[in-house]
Formats: sequence, C-alpha cells, structure tokens
Amino acid sequence: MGRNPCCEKMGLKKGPWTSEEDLTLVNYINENGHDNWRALPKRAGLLRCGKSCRLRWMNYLRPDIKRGNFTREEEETIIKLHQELGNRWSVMAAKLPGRTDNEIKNVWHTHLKKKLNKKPQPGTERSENRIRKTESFDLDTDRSSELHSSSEISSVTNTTATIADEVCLNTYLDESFWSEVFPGDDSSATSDFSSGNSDYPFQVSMDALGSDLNMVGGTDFWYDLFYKAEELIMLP
DNA sequence: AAATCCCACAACCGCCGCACT
DNA sequence: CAGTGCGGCGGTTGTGGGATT
Repeated sequence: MGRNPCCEKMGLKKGPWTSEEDLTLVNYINENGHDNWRALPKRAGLLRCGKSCRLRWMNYLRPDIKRGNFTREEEETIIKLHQELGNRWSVMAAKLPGRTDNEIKNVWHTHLKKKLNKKPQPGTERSENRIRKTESFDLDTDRSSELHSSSEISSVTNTTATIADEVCLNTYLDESFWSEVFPGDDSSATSDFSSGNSDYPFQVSMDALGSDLNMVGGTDFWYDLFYKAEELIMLP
C-alpha cells in the first residue's frame, strides 16, 4: 500500500490563500494549536491539505514572523551561514529570528546569489571602474580623496562596513550601495514602505509598531497597514 | 497602448527521517 | 525488522506585477 500524496484527494483547494482562509486557520490554531496538521484542515473547516496549512502558517501567518526586506545584517548572516552550511535553509532560519526557511531561500536565489556572482575579478575593467567610482566618491566631509576601502567609506556613511569587509567589497558596491550612500538620488527610497532598510526613518517607526502587527491578515491587509502607517509617519 | 520580458515570492512537490505499531 | 503515517526540508514552479520594448 503506497503512501497517498498529500493533496491527491479530490476537492482540496490549491493556489493562493484568501484572507478568509487565513482567518479560519489562525483562529483555529489560536484556539486549538496545531498538534496534527493532517487532521487540522478538516477540523478547522478548510478545504486544504495539512501540508498546505502548515506551510501557510509557518511561512506567513505565525505571529512572530518579521515582515519587510532583509537588513544588511541579515543578508550578511545568510551569506556567512551559506558559506558554512550550504543550502540548509531551516538551520539558517533558526539563527535568524522571525525569518522563515522559505524566505531565506528566496532571498538567496533572488538577491544574494546574484550579488555574489557579480563579484568582479581583480584587474578586470569592471573592478577597475568600481575602484575609480570609490575613489571619486564625494562626501560632505571632503574626505573622498582619502577613501580607499569599504570600511573607510562605511565609517563615514554609516552603511555596512562589516558585510563588505568580510565578504567582498566589490560585491556590495553596486547600485543598491550607491543608492544608500546617496538616498536623495533615489526618490523612491523614502516612500517605498516595503523597503526593510533600517537606514530609513519609517522602518524604525514600523519596528515600534511591531507588537500591533502581530495580528491576522493577508497580503492586502499588510500593505494597507503599511501604507496607513506610512501616511502617519510622513505627516508633520 | 499593447506586447513582451523579467523579477520576486508564495506555494507546491517529492523525498527523507523519525516515531509508532 | 518491516510497514506506515506524519512533519519537515529543499528544489522547483506558477503567477502577479512592474519594467522595458
């Protein structure tokens, strides 16, 4: 007798979760816990398989999940952990409170791997251009001519010296780095509320709201809340 | 304005290890 | 010990939305 595939049963719903389903799942777990994922959907009245419920809860609905983009420090941790552990996403997630293995996996494949792959080889035209860009960097302190390393730049700009120092300087001297150095050049920086960059004042305010964010809601709910909070913060 | 491309991320799938019988 | 069920994990895919042509 073979094992039944998880969602083989007819009538079970697949695809994106609705806010109603989210609410049903969260209400049920809050009242009854989740000791048996297999039985949970039936008990809760959901037309989903247990695996789908578990995934939705673990990756999205848990109250302790941190929302927003990854900070530089988190990215640094992921890169270092990946060097040590390889693709052991769940182990990494255990070391990054509020982050899920799925989230870490996604950010690795969509951001960090590309960044590392962009690492220029010493002596190439690209790296030479970046070095020139670094050396011509103009700061209020007029120390640009003295700057030759990422840590020196970062010590002035309060960006992330450690990540660049420990991983690779040129990897991080890309567009995102410069947009942080010159936030005024990026008009979206101060209005992009989905940005998790803690350098921006609204992110600090969102952190302060953290306890109030531990509630039920789908994607639309969160974005609505973010934009409402943004409006408040942007008000004089 | 429409078509196409690209990216980010939520969700699914199949496999594995462990506990239980 | 073998069979079974379940939770958990990592790889992969589907899709929506923004960017580009």
